Formats: sequence, C-alpha cells, structure tokens
Amino acid sequence: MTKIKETSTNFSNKKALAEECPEVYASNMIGGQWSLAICCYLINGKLRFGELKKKLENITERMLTLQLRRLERDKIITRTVYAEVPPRVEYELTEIGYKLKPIIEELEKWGKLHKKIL
Amino acid sequence: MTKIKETSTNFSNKKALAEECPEVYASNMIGGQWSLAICCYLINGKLRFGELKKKLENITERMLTLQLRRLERDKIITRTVYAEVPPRVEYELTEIGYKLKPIIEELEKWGKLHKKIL
DNA sequence: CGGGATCCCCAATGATACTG
DNA sequence: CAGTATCATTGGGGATCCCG
Repeated sequence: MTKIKETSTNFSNKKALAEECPEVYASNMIGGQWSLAICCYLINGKLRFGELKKKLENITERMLTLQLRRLERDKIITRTVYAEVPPRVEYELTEIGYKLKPIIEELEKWGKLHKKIL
Repeated sequence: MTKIKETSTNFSNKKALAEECPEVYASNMIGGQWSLAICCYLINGKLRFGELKKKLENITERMLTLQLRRLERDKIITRTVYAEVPPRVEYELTEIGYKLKPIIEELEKWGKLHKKIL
C-alpha cells in the first residue's frame, strides 16, 4: 500500500488558511498538479487508466497513479477494479466530483479571456 | 531585479496541455501556491504589502514577494509604488484579475460542500 | 494492463541577514 | 516599510525496474 501524505497538495502553512477559507481549501484540493486535467477528462464519463494516460500524454505512470489515489482519497473520483485478465480499472467522478463542473467552466472562460491579453 | 522563471507554477509537461486546454491554463495561473489566497484578499480592494503579509499569517516575505511578482507579470495584479518615506506599495487586481470572482465563488461553494462529506 | 518499489535530482521554499 | 541576497533544505516528480 502506498503511503499517501496527509495533504492534498503542498501547502506548508496554508493549512490554517484553508481551514477557514473554503475557496483556498478547494484550490488545494484540485489546484496544481494534474488533478484538474484529470477531472476535465472524467467529466465526460468514466475512463480507464490507460485512456487517461494517453490523454495526458506527458504524464508518467507513477504520477498518474499518485494523482488518482489522491483524488480517490479525497472522494472526488471512484476506482473500480474488474477481476479480469488483463486487468481493467475504471475511474469515474463521484457526485461531488461532478459538481466541479461549474468551476471548470468558469476556469475555461477566464482562461480564454486571459490568453487574449497575453 | 529578481529573476522570475518562465512558468507560472510548476508544470513540467503540462505546458502542452495548457496550450490547448484553457481550464488547465487558468489553473496553472492561479492554482496552487498562494496565488489564489492573495487574489481572494485583493478582491475586496487594494492592499499593502504588509497588510497581505498579515492576512496570510504564515507566509514569508520572500514567498509573498515572489508570488506578487508572478501575479504582476501575469497581469493579474498591479503594483503601485508611492514615493514616500516610509515606502508604501499597494497591490490591486487588474480588470482581468477581478474577473476571477466567479471562479472564486464557485470554488467557495464547492469547498463548503466538500468539507461536509469529509 | 495497471500498477508498486527504489533511487535520485533539482526546483520550490524556508531561514537568516541586510538595505534604500 | 517593503523588500533583496544568500545559503540550506526538502519533497515533488522523473527514470527505471519489477510484478500479479
């Protein structure tokens, strides 16, 4: 069993801030790393490990595994293992995971806006 | 003059992803680190360096400076220096910086939701 | 196929001291 | 007050190999 650190991302002392500040808390949950990209792809439905890896092109298997485990631990995605040969593992957003959609949409809008003023 | 690295956050190869994916791009801009927290405080109006430092309690001056410089470079905040003694420097969100508000609001909603299911 | 285990490096951050 | 400079540290993430 892989040891997962307590924190979602690397917040040294932002922990205290996150406690009282839901937006910072949320940002710590899905900000940075690959979490958001993974959620973006999963928002259209479940995907297998290999499919995610393909979509994320440059991610290493190690990283993908770590990120998925984090998201699973934080109840944002579910992991379903099928007892087959070869193995099949599917990842899907949880109910609250799907609720990230408005955030993603707003991020998308803003991202497009910001690119223009580059 | 402090050298600021090219990247907004630490995206190794997420760069490619961010190019075609505005939401990931946006997440790279404000996700992680202290960026979002800073924007949260500035959304209510301009603040001085010391005021930000106070609100962010645990941040070091060095870190705060770095984050502010990044945000300034990315046109999310403006930095105004007043030629006074003692010095006064104010930080304020730019137009596009203020447009982060919907994102922050959605993050806040989701954060509160997620805390409940802990 | 979908990982786990190890080794290792460097970029991000902390700590401390100094300054216009 | 609002930084800058320098050194020390650490853990995030890459590379590689192995497994059920």
